[in-house]
Amino acid sequence: MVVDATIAARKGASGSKGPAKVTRNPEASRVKILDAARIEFVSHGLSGARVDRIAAQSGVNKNLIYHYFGSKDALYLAVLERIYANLRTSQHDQDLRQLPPIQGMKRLVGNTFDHFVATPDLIRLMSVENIHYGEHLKTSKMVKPLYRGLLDSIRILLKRGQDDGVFLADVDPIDLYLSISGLAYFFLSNQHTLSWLLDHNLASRHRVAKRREHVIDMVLSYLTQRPSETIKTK
Amino acid sequence: MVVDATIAARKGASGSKGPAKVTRNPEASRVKILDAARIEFVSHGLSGARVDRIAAQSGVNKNLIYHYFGSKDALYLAVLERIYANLRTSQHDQDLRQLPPIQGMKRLVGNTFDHFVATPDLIRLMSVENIHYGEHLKTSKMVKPLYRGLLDSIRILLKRGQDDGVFLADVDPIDLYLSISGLAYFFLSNQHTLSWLLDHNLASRHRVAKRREHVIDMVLSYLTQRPSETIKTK
Amino acid sequence: MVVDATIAARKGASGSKGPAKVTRNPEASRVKILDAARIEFVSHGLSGARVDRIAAQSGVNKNLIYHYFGSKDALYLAVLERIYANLRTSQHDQDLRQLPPIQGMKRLVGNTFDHFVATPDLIRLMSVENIHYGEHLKTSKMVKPLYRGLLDSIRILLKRGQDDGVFLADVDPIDLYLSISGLAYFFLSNQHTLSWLLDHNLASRHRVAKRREHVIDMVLSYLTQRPSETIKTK
Amino acid sequence: MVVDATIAARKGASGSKGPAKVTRNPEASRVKILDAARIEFVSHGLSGARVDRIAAQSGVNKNLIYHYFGSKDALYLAVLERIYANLRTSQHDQDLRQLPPIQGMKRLVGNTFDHFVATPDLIRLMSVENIHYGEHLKTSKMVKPLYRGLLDSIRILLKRGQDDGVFLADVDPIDLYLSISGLAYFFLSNQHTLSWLLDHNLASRHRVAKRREHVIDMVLSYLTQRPSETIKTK
DNA sequence: AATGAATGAGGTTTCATTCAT
DNA sequence: TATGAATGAAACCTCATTCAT
Repeated sequence: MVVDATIAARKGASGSKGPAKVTRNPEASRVKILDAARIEFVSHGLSGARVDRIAAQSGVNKNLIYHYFGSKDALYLAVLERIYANLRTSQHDQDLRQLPPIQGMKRLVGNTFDHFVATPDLIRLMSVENIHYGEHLKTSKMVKPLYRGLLDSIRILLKRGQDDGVFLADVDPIDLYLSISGLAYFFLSNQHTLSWLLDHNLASRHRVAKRREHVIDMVLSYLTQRPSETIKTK
Repeated sequence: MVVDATIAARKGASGSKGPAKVTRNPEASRVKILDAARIEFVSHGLSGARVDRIAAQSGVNKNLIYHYFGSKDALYLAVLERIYANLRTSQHDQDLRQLPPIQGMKRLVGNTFDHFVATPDLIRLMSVENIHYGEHLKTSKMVKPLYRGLLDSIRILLKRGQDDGVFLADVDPIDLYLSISGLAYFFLSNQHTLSWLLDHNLASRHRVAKRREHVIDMVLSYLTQRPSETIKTK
Repeated sequence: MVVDATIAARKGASGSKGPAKVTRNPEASRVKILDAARIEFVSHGLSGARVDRIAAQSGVNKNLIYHYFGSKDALYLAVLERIYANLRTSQHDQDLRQLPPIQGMKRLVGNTFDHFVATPDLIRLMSVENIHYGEHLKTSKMVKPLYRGLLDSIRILLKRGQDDGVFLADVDPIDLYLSISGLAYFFLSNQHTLSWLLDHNLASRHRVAKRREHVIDMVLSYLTQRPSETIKTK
Repeated sequence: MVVDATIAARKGASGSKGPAKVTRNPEASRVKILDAARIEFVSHGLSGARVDRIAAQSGVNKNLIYHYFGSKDALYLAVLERIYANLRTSQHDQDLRQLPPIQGMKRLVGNTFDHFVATPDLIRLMSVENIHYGEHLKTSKMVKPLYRGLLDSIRILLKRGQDDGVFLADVDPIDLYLSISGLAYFFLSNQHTLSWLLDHNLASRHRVAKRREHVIDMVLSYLTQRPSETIKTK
């Protein structure tokens, strides 16, 4: 849990002697609620999440949740926006775009994979949100712009690679994005059923590293194929 | 839906038209419950599903659901098993394995994609189940064997293609399976958020057909790449 | 379970080949129901008893219970009457009344104690019925007369002992009956709580035998006391 | 019933007369629930008790019952503990033990009888608990110690009387306790069936007083008998 | 800003009983 | 006589939310 160190300090300094609960710090309370809520929504989905547990886990009074966020659904949206925001802030688009196309694309695929691996909560919330037909996300005003950057990076690297003649000419950047994400996403989002169905522990460090190589390999082999290569047979 | 024809006939003959269509046919009642339950679980997830709605929708008494299935969770598992069973019975493994490797693999990828598209409920239930850590599926005694056939088909086609020298030598069949599924799955499971985020209607018939081509292309380009092709740079 | 042997014979002779369930013998079905019902009411009380369990345990169709007995309450009353009837048929009143008074009274107290010990179901149903204010028993037309015999035996032995000068003159037979029963009843009906509260296993064979001696001793010491003996102090 | 006087006052002062008397006093709410629950469990047993009725009778929201007590069973245990606690706090052990043995024992028997008469709920809950095999009481951590005092009083009085030569030498204090309680208990716990079976109203004030004398007489005649008195015949 | 108390609506499940044959 | 299918009412319990301070 990320708690501002200054807050703890301030509490000690103010000489409070109560049961160490009363924070009297709105921002800290907000963050504590959001952290507990994220864990709850990630663990149980939207319908399965319990406001009581969020209150207990965050250590704040239940009513404060309603005071700050208004409703369970609104709290869920706040959690969703927060985690989507992290998605994009970690992509370092500017650096990527200046790399040689193949290297840049490998880096982009790897980054995407790594971010998914590092943020399992993101994967689960994406699934949860799609179970609910994306209806909460659609009310967000801040998430959508975050996606421009990623698409632009893909387009720029693709164009430069095609201009260099190393990438396939006819590639839909949307399809490419869907593939880059999908190759990592399914492996991670469905790891619980897949590990059991396939008798392989997909969560092991070794298996994840292996998958990363495979995903990069697959995307790059697609991009760098020669047009005539795949025999068009049905 | 398997409904005894004589009953339907009798019902029609008796001219009953009220909502209280007492079936007196246990198998028909079971199926009606399962159908309504599938729709409910698919629409709202496990926690969001309501037994009351399933009873109302299937037209049976609520208690009958408990009489036949024991609990909401057990009913959910029955729905899950039923839809997973359909997944494998539609794959025509024997036919596939005898095709020329490239053609067979294209068919296999296409079949997988088509089955996902034709059965959106399967996609959603897979997501739901993974939100719940796959804990219900793991109690099933009939689902796991269904996966052997698919993996075997992949292994057989792969081997034959490698023996023929048309497929890459070093391919992990598990990774290949994960990619074939993942390339279709993410596109479908997350279409609600993605359509909105990317400003493209991913549900359109045209978009789906386009995606199908892309997925086949990507898998085949990977399998038919020449070993030296992908430049190993980081 | 008491099942008429001729029934089994008849079943075999009639050449029935079903799953050994269909009895086609009303009296046997009644008895099977009554036996299962007794166990159920004894184990769980009236409110806690489940008609489903009685049906399952007796192996008869649930509807047959209603066919024969009409309702759960009526079935309970039938069970109650049956066990009260057993109480009195085992007392051998005529023999008792002819014994020498002291010996006869010892025998009567011992018999009562023994019958309670041998029929724990009776104890429990008595408790259950009193929890329900005896309202079912009061509707019975056959139980009440059974009590005359016991009271008469007490009165006869008492009178003879008083005439002989060995028993206390002023003894209320009702109080005497209440004491004879109560000294055994409490020990048995409350053995679960008492064993735990007193850290003694009151159900052990040895403990029961010891209690039997004590009860006889207490009743007889009361009856054979000399009038002036107990110092009347408050 | 322990009700904060100020609250009763406030309620009265505010002139509220509707059924929605919001208390805003957790302790008062707890007590109201416990009182209503005791009446309900005493009247209908554990299985027959209805949480809805307890809520309605106590005037609190049904959920508050679960908030404070967790479950119907836990509420039942709370009621049980409360009534058992009263049992022992009313015994005045210290005073008893210093009386002359015969006088002290008479007092002890009388006190036990009186407490049972004054607390019919205790008798009924004891029966209910034994119908359920004492399984709830056994989870209590506070009831068991309450029984030491009573047993100790019996042992002390017994010893002093034996040393004085007025009490029988060979008396088991456990059996003595069981008799003292049993002589009163059966008469009270089974008064509904017994009154009807014996055609005597055992609940009448006069009948209860008469029984009290009898019980004391029986216990004392046993304790003060001369060893040779009871002729050992079978 | 923050809290403990309290609530109404509705959740899953249970149960005695009846229907139709 | 006997049965399997089906039901309505109500049971225990949960949950998001609001009240009063």
